[in-house]
Amino acid sequence: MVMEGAGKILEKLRGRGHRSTKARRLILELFISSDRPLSSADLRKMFLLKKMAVNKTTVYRELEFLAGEKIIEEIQLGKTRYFEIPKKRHHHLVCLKCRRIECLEPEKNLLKRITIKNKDFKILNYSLEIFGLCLKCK
Amino acid sequence: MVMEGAGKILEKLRGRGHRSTKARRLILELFISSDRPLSSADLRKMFLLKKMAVNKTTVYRELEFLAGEKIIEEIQLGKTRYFEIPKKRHHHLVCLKCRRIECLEPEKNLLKRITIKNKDFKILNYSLEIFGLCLKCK
DNA sequence: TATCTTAATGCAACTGAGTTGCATTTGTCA
DNA sequence: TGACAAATGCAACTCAGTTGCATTAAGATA
Repeated sequence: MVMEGAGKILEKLRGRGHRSTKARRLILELFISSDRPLSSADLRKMFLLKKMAVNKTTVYRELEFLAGEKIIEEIQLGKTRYFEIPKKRHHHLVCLKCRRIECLEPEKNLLKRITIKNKDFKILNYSLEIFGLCLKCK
Repeated sequence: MVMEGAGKILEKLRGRGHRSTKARRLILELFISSDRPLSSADLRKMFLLKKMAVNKTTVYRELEFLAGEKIIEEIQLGKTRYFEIPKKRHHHLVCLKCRRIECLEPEKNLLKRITIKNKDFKILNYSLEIFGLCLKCK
């Protein structure tokens, strides 16, 4: 899967009348270089580590903004809200001990089988999340 | 599926040193007569409608307690935490407009297929949730 | 490159779900 | 009927996320 760079995304946003700001660039870079979903708390921790001051309101607003622009998408894993760059529909393994999240190949025929069984419900989205113990924790 | 009555459940809890209280009986009855998962807000609304005063701390503690005793189990649907009486493993359809939840037949071979692909991860639990529009809302 | 417009930011104060400590009440059993 | 602990209610708290508003700064335009 070829990943779109931060530059390309910023250019696209520019075209829609949005600006390339420090916070926006930082957050985009973090999402692009991460192989797993990130929560607002993850982002804030990373900023703290890099000693970069980004206000929490800005983080929340930027997540909201990027999700609205379809640059990232929101997923709920247990009680925590995460975001990630949309890839092919896929699922997540969540380790209940160390909280590590791993992305998982999609289940190809899943949705089709469900659609057939539920003609009356228009499916817009679905999520398959698997909880357990990872190799290190089990 | 034969549903266990509130009496049977209370008896079981009695055996473990717990009491049959007004709040406990009320909450159990609500779960038993509901065909869909309930959130703490749902319970509190129902109490308000029936003009029955149950403190919010009591509701939260009772949910925690019943979940700990495996009488109900917790599920996360979008941003809201729900609880339901455990049935055969199943899934949920959530209408994004009216927020109505419907229970769904289990996907039989789902877990088995995933297990084979991920030998390194010990699966303890999983959830498949489907979001969209119900018959009325679409 | 100075100016202007408005997108983006930072701050403080707020909301709403859920939690905690503690004093009081109440179910159950001897 | 007491005694004991489980359960309750209340107030005060935590924590994620939101809002209003004044300030800053991208970046387009002159």
